[in-house]
Parts: sequence; C-alpha cells; structure tokens
Amino acid sequence: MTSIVIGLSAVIIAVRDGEAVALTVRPHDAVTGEAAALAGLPFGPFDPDGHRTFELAVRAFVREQTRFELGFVEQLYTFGDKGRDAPLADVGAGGARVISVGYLALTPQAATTQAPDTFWTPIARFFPWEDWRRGRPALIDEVLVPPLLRWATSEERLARARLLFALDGSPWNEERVLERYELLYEAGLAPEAARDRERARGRPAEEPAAYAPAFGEPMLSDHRRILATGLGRLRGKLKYRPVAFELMAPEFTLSQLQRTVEAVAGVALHKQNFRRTLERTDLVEGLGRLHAETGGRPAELFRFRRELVRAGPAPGLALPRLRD
Amino acid sequence: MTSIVIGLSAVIIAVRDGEAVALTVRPHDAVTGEAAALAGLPFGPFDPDGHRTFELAVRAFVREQTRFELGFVEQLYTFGDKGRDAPLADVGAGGARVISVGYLALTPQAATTQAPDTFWTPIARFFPWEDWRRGRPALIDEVLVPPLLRWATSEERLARARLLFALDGSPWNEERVLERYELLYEAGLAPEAARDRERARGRPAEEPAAYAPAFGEPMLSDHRRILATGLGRLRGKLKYRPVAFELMAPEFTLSQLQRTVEAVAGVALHKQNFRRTLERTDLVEGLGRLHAETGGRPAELFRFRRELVRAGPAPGLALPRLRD
DNA sequence: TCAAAAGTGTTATCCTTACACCCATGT
DNA sequence: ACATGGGTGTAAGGATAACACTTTTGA
Repeated sequence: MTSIVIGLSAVIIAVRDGEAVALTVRPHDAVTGEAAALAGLPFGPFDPDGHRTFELAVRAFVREQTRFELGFVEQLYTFGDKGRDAPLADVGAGGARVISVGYLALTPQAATTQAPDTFWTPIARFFPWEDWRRGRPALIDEVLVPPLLRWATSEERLARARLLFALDGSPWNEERVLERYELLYEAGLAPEAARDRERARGRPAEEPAAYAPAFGEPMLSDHRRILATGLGRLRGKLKYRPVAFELMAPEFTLSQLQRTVEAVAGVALHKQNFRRTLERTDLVEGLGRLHAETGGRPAELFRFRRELVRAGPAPGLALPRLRD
Repeated sequence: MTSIVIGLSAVIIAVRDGEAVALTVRPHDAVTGEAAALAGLPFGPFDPDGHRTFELAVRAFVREQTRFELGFVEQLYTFGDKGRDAPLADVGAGGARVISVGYLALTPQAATTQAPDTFWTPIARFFPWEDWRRGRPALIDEVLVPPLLRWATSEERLARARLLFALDGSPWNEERVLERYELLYEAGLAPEAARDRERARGRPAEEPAAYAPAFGEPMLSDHRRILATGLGRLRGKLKYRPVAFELMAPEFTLSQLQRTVEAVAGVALHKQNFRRTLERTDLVEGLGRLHAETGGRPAELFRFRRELVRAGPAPGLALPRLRD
C-alpha cells in the first residue's frame, strides 16, 4: 500500500513598493545540488512524531527555511488530487502519495530577515491578469482570450470564461483567483497542465522551461494553485476581518493603508469613501503626529486599534471601487 | 517513524420537522461487535491507491455507509492536533497518527435512504446552547456560566467567555459555534476533554458514559469539533451564498424556507424583511400554484432559480433578526 | 366567527456613492 | 506660484429595520 506523506506549504504575503509579493524558494536537488528551474513556496514535510499541530509545524519550518517569525497564520485548504502532486513529492518520499496542506501567512514588510535562495517575488509574475489597478490589463484580451475562446467549445465553458475574466461587460470579481487559475489549467494554458499530463502517463516530465509570460510564471508542484487559493482568500477576508493591518507597520498613513489594500485586492479604490468607511469602523486611531516624506502635504500617522480584535469580532475594510 | 493515516469525516446536515439534524453513526467494534457508546460522524479512511480526490472518497464512503448520494459537498478543515485523535484511530491503524479532513454536505430531507446504525440526530443534542429561536436558552446562564466564570481566572478568558456566550449584554453571534465549543473544551466542560487528557497520559480512557446534557452530548474522536466547524461554516455561508436551497425540496413555500434557515442559524427572523430582501435578490420564483396544508391560508409555492448559480456568483439570504 | 398562517404598505434611519472643494508642504 | 498629495462637506439614492395592517383558509 502506498504510504502517505503530508506536505505543508506556506503562502506568505507582504506588500513592498506598492506590489503584493510572496515569499518563494528555489530548492536545491538533494543529489545534484542544482537549483530548481522553477520557484516554489516554502514547503516542508509534516513530521508526525515531532509536530504537535500543523500550525506549529508551519511556523517551525518557515523559521528554518526563511529565518523569520510568522505572525498571522491560517489554514487554507488541503489538496489531495492525484496527478497534481509533483516533484517535491519525490524528495525523501519515494513514490508516496503527497497531500498538501496549504497555509496563509501575512507579514509587514519590516520582517525581512531572509535566508539564501528565498525571494520576495511579485505575485503579478504568477498571475499577471489579476492587477486591475490601472484598468483592465491589456493582456487579457490580447493574449488570454483568443485561446480561451478556442477552448470554450460548450455553452458552459464559455459562460465560465465570460464570468471569470469579465468578458462582454460582466464585472470583474477580484476574489475568484483560484477559479481563474483552474480555468487556465483546464484549458491547458497553464504550463503546469502539460507537465502533470506527462507525469500521469508515467513519463518523468521536465519542468516547463520556456513559457509565455502572459499565462504567468509556473511554479513547482501544485504551488501556483495554492498561491491562487491564498490570494483569493486574502482578498475576500480583507472585507470582513481586519487582516490588512497584518501587512502594515505599527504606524502608517491612510494612503499607505489604501495602497496596501489596493496592491492585494488588485483594484483602485475611491479615496474619500475608503476613508469615511474606515472612520465609521473605528479600526484606526490618529496619533496626532505627522509623516513628512512624499512630496505633498504631510499625512497624519495612524495605528490599528488591535485591542478591538480581542474585544469582539472586528469587521474588515470597505473596498469602494474607483471607476470600472 | 509513525505512519500517517488520513481519515475523512462528513458533516451531513438536513432540516427535519423544524430541527437541524446531522447524520450520525454508531460504529461497531471490529472485534467484539459491540456498538460504540457514543455517536460519531460518518467516517472513512482515505485510500491513497483507490481514491483520486478527497471529495470522491467522501462521496464513496458516505454512499456505502449511509446508502445515499450527496449533492452539495465542500471541504471544511483539516485537523491534525496530537491528542485529539481518538478511538477510531485504532481501527485498522495501530498507533498511526490520524489526520482528519472534515467535509460539509447538505441534503434536502427527501434523501432518506438510510443504512442500519445511522441516525439523523438533532444538532441541538450536541450543542444545546446554540438554539436562540425562542430567546436566550436558559441553560446558558443556569448551567454553563457558573463553571465558566470559575474557569475564567484571567481578564482574557473572561473577555472570551463574555463575547462568545453573549454575557453582560454583548450580542449573540451565531457563527462562532466552533469557538464556543473550543472554549468549553478548554475549560474542561466538554466531556471529551477529560478523555483526551487521560489518553495523552497513555491510559486507554473510556468514552464518557454519564455527562450533563447541558454541556452537549459528546461524540467519538474529534467529531464534535468537526460538527461545530461545519455548523459554523454553514451559518456563515448562508449569508453570502444560496446554500439554504440545498436543504429544500424543489418546491417550497417562503415560510418553509424561513423555518429552515431559522433552524440552521438558530435565530428567529423577521418575516416581512426576510421576504423583502429575498425579493430583491431574485433568487426564487413564484410558481403561481398554492400549497394548502398548514391550517391557515394556503401559501404560494416557489422554486430556487438554480440557473443563477451558473450565471454568476449568486448571493445568500439576509438574516434580519427578530427581537434580541 | 375565530384562530392561524400568508401576505402587503409605509416610514425613519443609516449607509453608500458620487460629486466638488479646500489645505499644507517642497521646489 | 504651483504641483503634489492630504483632507473635508454634502446631497441623492438605496437598503434596512421597525412599525401596523389586511387576506384567506380550516375548524
């Protein structure tokens, strides 16, 4: 009987220079010592003897691999599909069935004690169609849509594509990151799809070396899928829990907060309404001090009233969209 | 090295006679043939050779154990804490570390092809404090609060108890089912807590036989925790996805729908406002036919416009509360 | 005729949206 | 003085919450 190995993967998200970034690693082959062709997420096997809970195990291996301490951590999803468990499966687990338990972690950009071979990579590299801050990305219509329409031979496929990629005037829903990635995977447009098909036939496929950047940079194993799950979950959660503050330094201006939220959600927000709704929630508190730096008028510094989280179920931020 | 076994558990919820019920089983001991002292959820080991995905595995073992076909299914959470994996662990897995992947499934009461040893059990038996339809349950203040306050020796514990059990005028939040159960478990008031402590010391503890009904009927293994996760998730999801209709027959009256939602959410709703918000969403369509049966004036029959789900991200139902 | 359940109107209030405008600083 | 970013005011429209009331059936 095939044995089971549990792999823990962490989607660690921060915002740097107005871009959402994720911590990625390029693992070295245990035998040849060569760096992997593709990036992966920080990943570690779960040790049933050593680890009391998954969350502790995630914190431990992230600390080892990337040399910093996680703050906010939550479980994402457990992936068990046969045929999606790829190369890392082999490292130390000959022929075992690998189950990935994905975790989402957030960190303010301050925490930048990094280990070698770990990189903050802009998430837009993996999902270039997800950034609508400067309007609809041209690559959707220019590169993605033609092959998608060729693939969409049934009414049902066409409806899905229209809905997810906001074709024919249907609105963009920024939360459906995973569904969009899955659609591209099913349509064979994600480079990982071809690799997984080869492996399913028993051929030890190579990691895709060349790929069209518009379809996003592929990742090891099923990590791009886990990253998509994490980004989608975060975008949704922004709206009903005060998680955005986990990405901020202890003191920040409202514009910095807005820019952080915009980077994660991938949409531009309406400044005044963003601020007004913030006010009503009482989530932040002005410090009376100013922050000069950006050129214009200095902004007031604010802090997150973290005590609210303890005191009850704190709400999230409104995302009043600017334009379409 | 300890091997890993993945157990799949299903929280299968229906509404019957105005009560939310869950499908439970009383497994027989493989050796003695005796029925277990406590109820458990439908549970099956995941076979890494046979099953392509978790969801297919869940559907398969539920079909075998309970003889019916699931409709709506979604993954809940993966539990891996050491010390919470209890008796079923031993069945066919000597000393292995058991990881439970929990699934939520919904079914209209129609689907009642049952196998022997499976029972629809009112969820209120396991969580008697969760039903606020007829006002605040008396047992909260009479039975739960005194030992909770003795346990709440720190400011932080006291705040949690106040928040979760709506003490001192703080509002009841029906979604926090898991957190309430976890609080009772931590406070040692859930019978499972004592059992798990004994096992952690290496003593093969008996399942709790006698228990105070106000603390809820205990379940095998970590199943009550998984059930709490499922109920909480369902209560939340009701509000933003049209899942309530998965619990309804194809045709229903608005009062039946309201009573179903009330049974799951555990709160009484304001009739007129419930209907008005339903109207605005266009989730249901009147059939023009009437349904006589209940004594009073016959009600119009409605159907769920299932085509909306395909066409886009359909919303949930508003839960306009009646009284406090 | 009365109880029980279905169904209709109406208003005050709050929140969201979409405007337009003023303020403080560095160059 | 002007560009840049920070910050404020207000009015229209829609959604919610809280009222009270009418209608249709069975016993």
